[in-house]
Amino acid sequence: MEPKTSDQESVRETFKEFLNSKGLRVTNQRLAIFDAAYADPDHFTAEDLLDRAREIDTTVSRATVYRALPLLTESSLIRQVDVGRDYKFYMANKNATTFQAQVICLDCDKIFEIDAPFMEWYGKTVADKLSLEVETQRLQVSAHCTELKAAGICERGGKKR
Amino acid sequence: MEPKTSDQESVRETFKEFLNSKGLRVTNQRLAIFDAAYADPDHFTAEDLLDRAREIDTTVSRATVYRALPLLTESSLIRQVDVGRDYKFYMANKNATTFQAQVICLDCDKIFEIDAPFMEWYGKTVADKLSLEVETQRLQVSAHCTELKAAGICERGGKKR
DNA sequence: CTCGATGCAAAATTTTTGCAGTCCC
DNA sequence: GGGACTGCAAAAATTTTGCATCGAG
Repeated sequence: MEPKTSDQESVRETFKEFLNSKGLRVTNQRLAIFDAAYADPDHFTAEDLLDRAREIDTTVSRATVYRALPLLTESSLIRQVDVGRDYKFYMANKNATTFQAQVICLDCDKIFEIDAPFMEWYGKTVADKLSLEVETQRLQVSAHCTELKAAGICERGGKKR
Repeated sequence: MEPKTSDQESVRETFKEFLNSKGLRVTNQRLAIFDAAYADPDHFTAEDLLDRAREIDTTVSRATVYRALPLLTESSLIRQVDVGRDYKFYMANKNATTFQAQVICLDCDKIFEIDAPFMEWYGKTVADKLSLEVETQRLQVSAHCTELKAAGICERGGKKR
């Protein structure tokens, strides 16, 4: 588990305010789930999150994790990162100011986030040309990372199912 | 069900050749599944495909559909179109020469395929910059189609779960 | 004939839900 | 104290798999 940052402390307050503003209650379980999500620097699954939240509060159940995930995404504190597996990935939304694309390594199954600022322009173009009101965009590249493999960074046995 | 085209007839031969080349057998069930997939002009799920294949050959089982889908994607006769639902969509790969992106309507859940030729350039750029060997790319735009709704094309109750 | 392919049903996986009891406000 | 929240276990929903049987080559 990563050390808790002071930044995390303030975002935690934001989460509480979000709950209050929605008339929802601030429970220990929801806070444990938030802390677990925000302390993870990587992508994680619902099951990963359950494990980590339980390290903080052993009473957290799977059902509560699944019920908390929509709250965390609605409040933009985490975002869903869907890469076409059978289960969904999530990630704390820490400092993403520009559009993020995903590079998925086909060898080690790792997911890297990269900036793709031109996607903001693309969204506008699509919106204009097709008269659409763009809500979200997804750009994903699946690739073999020969370089990373040579450097020993990419190796089979990463965080995969 | 769409009428069978002469084009479909020749692609069907391609599928048989693919099976032969792999030392796999040409069975009635596999042909029925191919015909059902190729006759569908839209995106379909495994369950849709089972229904349609059974209209051609009532003996087709769900297991066989799931076992045939990887063969059809390997041979590039159909392609998987993953839009982040709990189940997967597929689509016959009829005449896609340029890269196809998906526009997903948030109101009627329809999926539209649009050309995005610049993505080929983008793939090359990513490959060069990050020393990656790009395998596949995905670009998806979720949007409200105000225009289509006004025209009556987009209406709730489309092909959704 | 032989071995790959099939159907069936059970299993596996991920996510959702009903209900009785709990605890936040 | 009341009602939202939780845990548990069962249910849903999609996909995979074991096994006996079938049929393509």
